[in-house]
Amino acid sequence: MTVSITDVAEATGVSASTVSRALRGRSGVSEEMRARIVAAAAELGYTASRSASSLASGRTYTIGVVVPYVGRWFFGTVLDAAEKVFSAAGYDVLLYNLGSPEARKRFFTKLPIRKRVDAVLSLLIPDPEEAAALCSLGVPLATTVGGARPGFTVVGIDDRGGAESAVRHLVNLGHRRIGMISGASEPLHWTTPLDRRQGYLDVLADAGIELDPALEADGGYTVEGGEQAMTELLALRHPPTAVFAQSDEMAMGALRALRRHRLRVPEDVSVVGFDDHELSEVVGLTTVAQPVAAQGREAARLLLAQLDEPDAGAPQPVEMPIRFILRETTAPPHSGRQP
Amino acid sequence: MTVSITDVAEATGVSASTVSRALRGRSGVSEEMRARIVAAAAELGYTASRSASSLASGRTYTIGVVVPYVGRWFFGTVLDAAEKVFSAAGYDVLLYNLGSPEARKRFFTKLPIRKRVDAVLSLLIPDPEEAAALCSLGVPLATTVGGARPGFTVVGIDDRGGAESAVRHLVNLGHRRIGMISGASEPLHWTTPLDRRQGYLDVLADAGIELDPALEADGGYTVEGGEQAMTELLALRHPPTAVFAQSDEMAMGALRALRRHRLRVPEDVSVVGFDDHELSEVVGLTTVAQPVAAQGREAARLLLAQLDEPDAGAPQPVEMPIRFILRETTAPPHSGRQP
DNA sequence: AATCTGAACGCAAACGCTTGCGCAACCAGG
DNA sequence: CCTGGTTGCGCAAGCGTTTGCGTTCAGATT
Repeated sequence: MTVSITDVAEATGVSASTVSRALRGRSGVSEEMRARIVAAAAELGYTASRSASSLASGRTYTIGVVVPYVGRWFFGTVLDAAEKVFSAAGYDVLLYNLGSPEARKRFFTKLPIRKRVDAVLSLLIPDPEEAAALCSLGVPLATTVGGARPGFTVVGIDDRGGAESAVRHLVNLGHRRIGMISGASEPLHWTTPLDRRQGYLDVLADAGIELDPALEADGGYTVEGGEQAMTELLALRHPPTAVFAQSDEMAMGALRALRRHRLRVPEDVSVVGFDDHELSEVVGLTTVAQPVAAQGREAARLLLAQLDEPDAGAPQPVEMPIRFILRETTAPPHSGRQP
Repeated sequence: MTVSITDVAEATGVSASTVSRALRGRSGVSEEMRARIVAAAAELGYTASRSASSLASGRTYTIGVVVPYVGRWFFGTVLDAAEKVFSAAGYDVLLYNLGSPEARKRFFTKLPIRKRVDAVLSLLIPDPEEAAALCSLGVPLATTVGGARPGFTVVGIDDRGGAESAVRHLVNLGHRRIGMISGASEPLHWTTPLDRRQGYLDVLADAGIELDPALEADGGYTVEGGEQAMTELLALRHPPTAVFAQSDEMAMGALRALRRHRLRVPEDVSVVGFDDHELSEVVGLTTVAQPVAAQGREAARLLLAQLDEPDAGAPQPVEMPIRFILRETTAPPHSGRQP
């Protein structure tokens, strides 16, 4: 019922080998014969079985992409961009969505990806054990988040520097009580929260502002978490006059909390985010933009390059540019009370 | 270098057949032997080659998911939910992101998915030709968007009814000039824009409001498009006092346009959206909620059910519940000018 | 004691493709 | 005319599983 390579071979009156070579553009087939074979294949609606061809050749023409949450804007956007590069190059992408600890554990113990992919792009930061499992696959590895990992091609941004510019902006406006809505590194093992936090600490220290641990609240990198965190900060005896949210999503949660408290932004409280979420412009959020789709594209390209040139070793880490974007959620402290 | 089934067979002192049966839980293997084999497999870090096993068995244990834009919230969320169901059932998911016309064309002509998947979940609406191509794969098909298609299991919502309740809400508030920010059906061939538009028309007719074609603007289902469309509407001689945006993303674009025009929402203009985007609550958008993730889960489940019971024919279409959500972007017309 | 019956396992043939090698046929150079 | 080198194609051996069928053997049945 399903048409195989021998069907088109018989239809053309040649051997299966010749059909295989003709269809994949290999040499050793006359142009005339190739044309006849291509025509016959099209006629019969023939598509080579990937299972069979990858079994025989050892190449799968498939890239594994593992992400923590496809649904979140950042990961979805990276995935979107990377997939386009892969599919344009003739690769399929196998998606692994490892949001829950169970899914994650299942993936790394059973490693269903083994022997199924030619490379993997990981948008989550594996812990050392998981990283070892990935390395054992023996295929090129890349990532777009968190810090450098041995064995991984990494494309990322200067999280620390970005956080610095966000916080410095607040300091420059005259803020002295600056809160931070952060996220734990733990469930995902990524270094982003740590780097961004360091940027915050650096600027405060540099500005001679004493650190108040109470001004740091965990927002879990979600909107709801950001709202919760902002609410906590507002409940302090001396609430901050400005907050740096480590992600735009948390910043939006913070904006919501502020609205609920009938506080005006930026007159009463300034908010600055990080990432330049697609909707940040809509809400006028001041933030630090990172080229999200471009990172996905670049990581995909580097992976493909490694597949083309297996000998050329792993590429150097690439750092994409970031950009501070001033919008409408930041102003000098208590600007609303000034005449 | 890579460990195969014969390696674990030799390690255990049995044949490859027995290893295969043992590892997949088939009968014909004593419990003691099975335990030994499982232990040896774990010891050696053996994972069956999917290529080989699907070549031999004809099953791929892979589901194809085709989406127009992974990066967009709606599709990302559906995909996220569906992937979880698939992977929990032991299936991998092969992702095809068909945003550009070229990618789409490439996909449907070459049909790389053929012989690679056991079922397909399509989040885009194929045109008749494309639908035929998918049907020719001979595997169960499902979709979560647009209308019914022969051969597809569909899970969706009552788009028309949802639009009706959104617009009726505006009418009930006293609005008479109600704009609509819509989207073309064309590039994606989906019926959602048509259905939602019909709901709008129905309510206006029912309320005895004369239709003004100028009040309908195309927003392309994007934030920028929504902003553009709202700007167009505001440029009319008689701008609307309220607008129904066919998606929350377009509604957010509209909100942005209104802010730029220094118009207050809802005092000057009311806005109602559709979908209940994850950030709609943040901006206080009145909207019609649909269970996005639940639709993805349900579609995935129905697909798996068909794989388990191939004889049981295609399931009936399922319609998921929607819910009108009143927030803060709607009010009676000119409510700001009242004392 | 001879026969029958399962259970437990091995054999070997697929599955559909790729690829190294061999073998004609052909052409140019000596 | 004979070499040596191309070019174009077929042969057949894999690639790592699955699975129908055959074999062995212990225990139950007559």
